[in-house]
Amino acid sequence: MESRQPAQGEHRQPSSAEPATSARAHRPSMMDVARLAGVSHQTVSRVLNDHPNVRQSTRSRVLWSMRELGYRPNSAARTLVTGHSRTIGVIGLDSTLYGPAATMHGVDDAARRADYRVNTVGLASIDRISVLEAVERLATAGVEGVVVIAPLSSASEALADLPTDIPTVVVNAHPESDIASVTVDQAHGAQRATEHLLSAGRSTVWHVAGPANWSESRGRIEGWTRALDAARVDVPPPLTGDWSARSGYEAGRVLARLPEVTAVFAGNDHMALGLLRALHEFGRAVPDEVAVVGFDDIPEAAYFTPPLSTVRQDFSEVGRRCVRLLIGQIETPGEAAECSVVTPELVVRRSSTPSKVPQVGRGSGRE
Amino acid sequence: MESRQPAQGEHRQPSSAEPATSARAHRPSMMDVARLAGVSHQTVSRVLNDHPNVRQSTRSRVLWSMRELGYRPNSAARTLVTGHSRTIGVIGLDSTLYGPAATMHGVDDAARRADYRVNTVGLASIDRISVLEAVERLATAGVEGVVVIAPLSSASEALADLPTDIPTVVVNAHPESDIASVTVDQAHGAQRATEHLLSAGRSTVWHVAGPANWSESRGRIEGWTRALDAARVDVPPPLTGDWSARSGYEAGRVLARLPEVTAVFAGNDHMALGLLRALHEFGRAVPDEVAVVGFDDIPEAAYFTPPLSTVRQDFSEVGRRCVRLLIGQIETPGEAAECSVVTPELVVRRSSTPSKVPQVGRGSGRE
DNA sequence: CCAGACAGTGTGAGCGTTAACAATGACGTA
DNA sequence: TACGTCATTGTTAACGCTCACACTGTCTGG
Repeated sequence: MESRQPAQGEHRQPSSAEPATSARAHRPSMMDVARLAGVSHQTVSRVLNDHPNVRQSTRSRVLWSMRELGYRPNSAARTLVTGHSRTIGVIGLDSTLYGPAATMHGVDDAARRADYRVNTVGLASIDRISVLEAVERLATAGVEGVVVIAPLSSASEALADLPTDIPTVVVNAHPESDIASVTVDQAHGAQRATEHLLSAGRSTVWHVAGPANWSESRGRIEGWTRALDAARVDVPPPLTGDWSARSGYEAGRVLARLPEVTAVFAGNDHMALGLLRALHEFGRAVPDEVAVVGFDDIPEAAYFTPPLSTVRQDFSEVGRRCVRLLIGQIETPGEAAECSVVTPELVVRRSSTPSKVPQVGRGSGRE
Repeated sequence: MESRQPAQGEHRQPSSAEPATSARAHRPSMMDVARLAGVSHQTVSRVLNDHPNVRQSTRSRVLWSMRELGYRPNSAARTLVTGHSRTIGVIGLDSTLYGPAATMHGVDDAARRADYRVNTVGLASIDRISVLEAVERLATAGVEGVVVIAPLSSASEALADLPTDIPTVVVNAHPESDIASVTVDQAHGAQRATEHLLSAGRSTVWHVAGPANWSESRGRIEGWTRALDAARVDVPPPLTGDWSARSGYEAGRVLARLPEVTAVFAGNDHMALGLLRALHEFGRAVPDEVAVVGFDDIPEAAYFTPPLSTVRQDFSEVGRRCVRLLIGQIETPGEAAECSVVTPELVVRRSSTPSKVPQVGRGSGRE
């Protein structure tokens, strides 16, 4: 309501109704609003916090004064007196991996909806010292809870001996830890992917794993092994990458030379991309000669050459659940640490289905 | 220093030196530290802020008390009294595009180094109302400045009539606006890319542009046009995508059918990926028949099929400069709005260089 | 031997807000 | 008429910190 043209150009300060008190350079406070509206500051506070028992006429007078002065509540003062900052911290790995970024967005969005602010700290490295530092930073900043989006294989213990009284939710924490967490059932996804590769009659499935200190990697290795065991086929030694296309490419250069390799389950889509590249260079046809499945379902996966079969994780959902759990902990402390599990889903595309008609974009379910 | 085992399990509260005052459930305040150290709260404050004129012995006694009590300064109180929150806000587009995410990390990192906190707000959509809302949110949260990482073609005007007194830096703002900004010289990069494609003797270069409301798109179109004009060749009508691989694929399906298309400059690497896919499906060989160059140099670009020539932007640098400019504005207000320009760099790979030996990974300069 | 400088420390006020309680007035009921 | 009740408003005291200042003492130089 109230459409005022910005005709005044430079000045949008009070400019009127200023009874020549003093040269206030400060931002208007509750007091200023109260004075202009002819009420006490407490009444202004009541209007601000939607208390009942404020007469309608008073309320609108106060609201008018607020707009007139361009009043904005001072969150520091509010935080100080209430003891609540309505801010959550997010610790993310400072990389540009798709998963963490997408999760981050889910967190951000959910927090906004719940009227919480988000304070981010990127992690330079993943050792426990960095994690502790990051938590300390956030604690000092006054956050009421922390979401950790980082591989915490080695670092989840760091959280254990944290001198921390603040609620924490960890993404893909190790199952054994007793921290609240939201986890994607990596093993399940990996098992489905592996079964899918086996079902086409391949003798066994090789694996390019993620870094050993990521719990995601471990879960995927577990599911892959489980599927191979169930099918009573050999478990080849997994190669290890670092999630990058580059590392996938290097693993691919090794695998491409081995004629017995006919199916590869890559730890994520980026490594799968590198893998495809290497196989292509060595003249190993995908999917006819070698079938490939990735993990994540990044938006580009459907446009790889060939389009990549993969396991889709709903990262936004993960982020949303983190916030839900965290706010639960914040608002009802002492509750037991919950764990929420998200189930990923196999998406089949060309890289694992030999000899069919082109079908790019099919099965992505995103458009 | 001081390695104390967490042997006490649950309690890491004061636990000692508490002269039976009262059952304090609160976090320790400066007063508590002062009492324990036998000094005034002001001395504690001085220690905290590294004031000179505190005797060494006193200082260490205070520091000891802080550790003993697990004291953490209350940033809300500090902000309230100093008027400085040491927090900057970041408005990002809520997508998972590589560029914005990478820039975000640069900002985060630089802010941390400068001892500023970072408050993020993701944008659901890019209309001016969303932007205004986001700024309002951040202002209420008490940030001292804002970095806007979002396409502000339509929204940069939104910032213009903002009732905002807080410093702002916009990434890739339109040159004509008078807001402080850090921009990548899109036109320069695009021109280099186009010239490179022309130098191989292609008759002209087609372009798959990004969304019209992104200033990045406009800059790239401009550079592309400029290069074609300089070479006195026809300027084909640009196709428009939305940065996604999918949209690049669709544009590719159109271009692949036109036999006169022998060189394409894609607005970003993701669209280039879709484009490669489409060309491949239509049997148009890259680079021999059609040469392709992208923009961004995402980490995966070197592993496309074929490896993608592209224009590298240093997103981290952009983020860092944003913070530098912003903090400059914050700490010395009234300064003129600076604009910083980052020059991108052409990275040549196989997709634009016909008939050479395989050279994946070469020219990426990142390992 | 005392003024002045200065290192080191304490005291009081106030930042902008909310919570607790007190005060006012209008209304109905006994 | 008097009294409790309720809606509406004001008053005061925190919250934890920094700033400006006042206060000690110790040392220097005249």
